[in-house]
Amino acid sequence: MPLSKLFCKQDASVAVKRERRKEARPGELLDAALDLFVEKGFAATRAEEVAARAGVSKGTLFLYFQSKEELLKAVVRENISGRFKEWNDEFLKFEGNSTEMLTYCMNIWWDRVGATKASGITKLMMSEAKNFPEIAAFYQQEVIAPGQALIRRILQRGIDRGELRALDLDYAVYTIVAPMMFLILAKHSAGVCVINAADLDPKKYIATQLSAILHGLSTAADGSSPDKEKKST
Amino acid sequence: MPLSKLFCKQDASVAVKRERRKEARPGELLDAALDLFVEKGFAATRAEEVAARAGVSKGTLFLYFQSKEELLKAVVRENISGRFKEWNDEFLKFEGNSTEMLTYCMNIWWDRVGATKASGITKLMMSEAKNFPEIAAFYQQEVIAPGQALIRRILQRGIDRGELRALDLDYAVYTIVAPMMFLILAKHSAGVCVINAADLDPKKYIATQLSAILHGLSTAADGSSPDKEKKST
Amino acid sequence: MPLSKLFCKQDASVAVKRERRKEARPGELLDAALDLFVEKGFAATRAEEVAARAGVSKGTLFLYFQSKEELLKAVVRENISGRFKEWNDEFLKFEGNSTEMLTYCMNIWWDRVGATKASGITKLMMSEAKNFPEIAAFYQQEVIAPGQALIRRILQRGIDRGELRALDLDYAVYTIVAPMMFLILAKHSAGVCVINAADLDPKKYIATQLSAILHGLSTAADGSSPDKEKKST
Amino acid sequence: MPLSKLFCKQDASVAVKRERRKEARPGELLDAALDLFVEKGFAATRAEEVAARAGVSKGTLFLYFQSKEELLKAVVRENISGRFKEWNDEFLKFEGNSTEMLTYCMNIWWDRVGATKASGITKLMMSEAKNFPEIAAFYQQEVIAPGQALIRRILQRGIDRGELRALDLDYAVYTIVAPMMFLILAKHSAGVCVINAADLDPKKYIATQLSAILHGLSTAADGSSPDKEKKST
DNA sequence: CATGAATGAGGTTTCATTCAT
DNA sequence: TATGAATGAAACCTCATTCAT
Repeated sequence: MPLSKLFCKQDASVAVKRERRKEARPGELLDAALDLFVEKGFAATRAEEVAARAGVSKGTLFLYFQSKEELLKAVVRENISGRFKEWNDEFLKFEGNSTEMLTYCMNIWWDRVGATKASGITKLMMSEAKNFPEIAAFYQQEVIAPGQALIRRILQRGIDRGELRALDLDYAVYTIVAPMMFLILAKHSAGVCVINAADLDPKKYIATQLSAILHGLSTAADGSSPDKEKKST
Repeated sequence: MPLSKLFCKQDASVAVKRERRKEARPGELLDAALDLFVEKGFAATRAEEVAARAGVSKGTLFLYFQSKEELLKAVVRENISGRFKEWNDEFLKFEGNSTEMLTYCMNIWWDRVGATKASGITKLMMSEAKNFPEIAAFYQQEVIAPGQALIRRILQRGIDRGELRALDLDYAVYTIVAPMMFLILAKHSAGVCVINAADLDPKKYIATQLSAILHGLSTAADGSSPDKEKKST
Repeated sequence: MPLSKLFCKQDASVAVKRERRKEARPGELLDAALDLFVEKGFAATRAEEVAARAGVSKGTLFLYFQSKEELLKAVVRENISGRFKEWNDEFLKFEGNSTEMLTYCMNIWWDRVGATKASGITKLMMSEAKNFPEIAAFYQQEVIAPGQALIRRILQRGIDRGELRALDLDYAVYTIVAPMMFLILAKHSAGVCVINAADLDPKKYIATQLSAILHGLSTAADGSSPDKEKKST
Repeated sequence: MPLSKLFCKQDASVAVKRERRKEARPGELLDAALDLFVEKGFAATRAEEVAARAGVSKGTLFLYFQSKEELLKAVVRENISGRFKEWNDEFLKFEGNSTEMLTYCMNIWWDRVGATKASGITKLMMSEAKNFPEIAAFYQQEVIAPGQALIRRILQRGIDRGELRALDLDYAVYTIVAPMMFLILAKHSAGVCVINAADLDPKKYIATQLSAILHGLSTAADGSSPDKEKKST
């Protein structure tokens, strides 16, 4: 965890002395900050609360982070570190058909991201992007772009294998992205997406969405070409 | 020094000092508030800014709205709550099949809500719900619940007419809701949903989503029952 | 009631036109102001409340009184107008002994001042004197000084007639003043003088005080000279 | 620009910047608050003024007291509430007769309360009671009630010992309370009680009042029963 | 390194006062 | 004259940030 790079810029030359839990401090603060920023929003979270939850004093927080804004940036950077490379490799090796692949993909994504604290970052970015264009750009570059690229490759693979229809990938990616995004927001913005978020079973939600995405809700599995509808718009 | 000078553009010819327009004020303030709340967030918007954009002074705002929070409630009421009844009536009269209905429904929703300023409220609520539980409850009751009920009725109608598969409505509604929500968020949270929001053609997005939702992305329009996949979860 | 003199200074030359209830307005405002200032204090009373209670609009109040402070001054001036001359004459004619005179005096004072709204002025002055030295001086000159002079004459008369002990009038006046003042404050500052102000019967209070003042609480009506105690200080 | 410079006089030699004196702060703030509240009234005193007089900044005040109102409560507690127990004990031990006791009592009260800054609280409560019912209730319970109870016990003791007439204590207490209250008000509401407050010698005032209360102003120390007057009302 | 007392800019809200009608 | 919509100074209180210890 090379966190030190992120905040210690001016005093890189300082000799390292006592190392009790010094190294752990920034991480604890980032964890606390993520929790609180997601839970209460950035503006509504007081710096002292973050410090308290991390078990340190207010002053210590500002020892590690120049400002509350810098703390937010660090939180985002820390929690979106490129896991995409490993996933990409993993998916490259995957041998099932597209149905299996997308099913595996969405479920594994929920287990590894959606169900974890990291999913709060999405909510956080959505709320604060306007106020922090710099980290929004960073987030787009580090998360959105690789994420969409990954999904495009999966869809392209399906098309190439003749398992998926010929899709305009620029729009088809959102068929996969939108349900995932919505699930995260439902989890973190209780009430404004879903009536009772606690009652929503993520796995069943994913299954339902996959079923629709792959085979449609329609009973017309016969001759009625799916392309017909496009014209009716 | 009246701040109004800084913002009023349309009536630069008038000697704008203490115009008395009791009727028009609330509407102007609500418009200004919607713009700013969506643009900067509720907490980050100062009451004085809202007043200035409406071309009045700080004090005038509090003449019409008891508090900043009450102003937000009024914004929600003004832009969403009152419109469900007419939509409901409209959809009840619709005579086409489910494909036509959902297509009509999503497109008309985009034209009347998604493409308008009112769509910013969704984003707004998502960001501020945690901090203003009272408003969140109000929004859930006035917007989320009626909206989902409307979609459930449309899906149920399709099932009853044999046009849609037998669906678990508790989960199927999100097949419709998620893409709509995502489209709004893409519009208002530039960058954190979509790479380049400006390039996303809403109508084409809706068409793609509808095509997927209704008929699936899969080429397997044959014997492969859509129910099979559920087991693979 | 030559109230006009009090507020109309700059436009005394203006011709008098329509006289509906114009003349009565200032008086109604002063009445309302007295009530509210006494009830809630000067600072806590809003100008609009005064106007509302007088049945006019906020603007009208400022038509008659230059400012809220001027209104207060007018209230005080209006309600302490020299009733002392008539009382003085009345007391000059009184023919009873000192006990009868003081008894009559305190009771009549309660009936004519203490029990009326005018008594609120005392409370008002006490609270606001520091903030309005000008009217405090006015009040002292118009009320305190004549009041004390009156009491001094009554006591002096008693001494001259041999009914009262030889008193140092500079201090003896307060033997009469203090109980009266306390009674008014008990009435207007509920709770901070008396536990339950409503239970205090003014006439019984006055009788008790008079009994003490005139004859003492002590049973030692015998040889123990009242002057003895003075030495023990 | 630290306002403290404007008020701090005693420590001009110290480079007064950010002195840390957690222990001393509350006391300094309470002293400053008492002074200003008494001098200008509660509502008219700005929180920042209190802080400035205590030599700290606005924020520091709210570090120690949740609100301005809470500060007032603390002022009352600090200066009055806690002292009744010791006084009560002291008076229980007193062995003189009622004349001696009341004389001792009123003089000691003046020395310990009346002559000190604490006496300003009485005036303060009188002015603000209506606007802060919670504080008024607190004051009644903590100060008025115990104070009256103490005086009742003293009078009852005198009656039991045959030194005082059979009194209706519900009214007789005010024979003692009223002069004390008046003396305080004379001191703090200069001009509206007494012509020239500076000329009033408290000790002489108390002696005069005691003399009257105990033995009466009347020369009729003979057979004329003090009860006669009651009928003449 | 760590603390937490101290700071003060900044936000919401109130209300005396003005002025166009 | 009378109105009441509009104004904006000022008050309370919060909290990010600093700095003496």
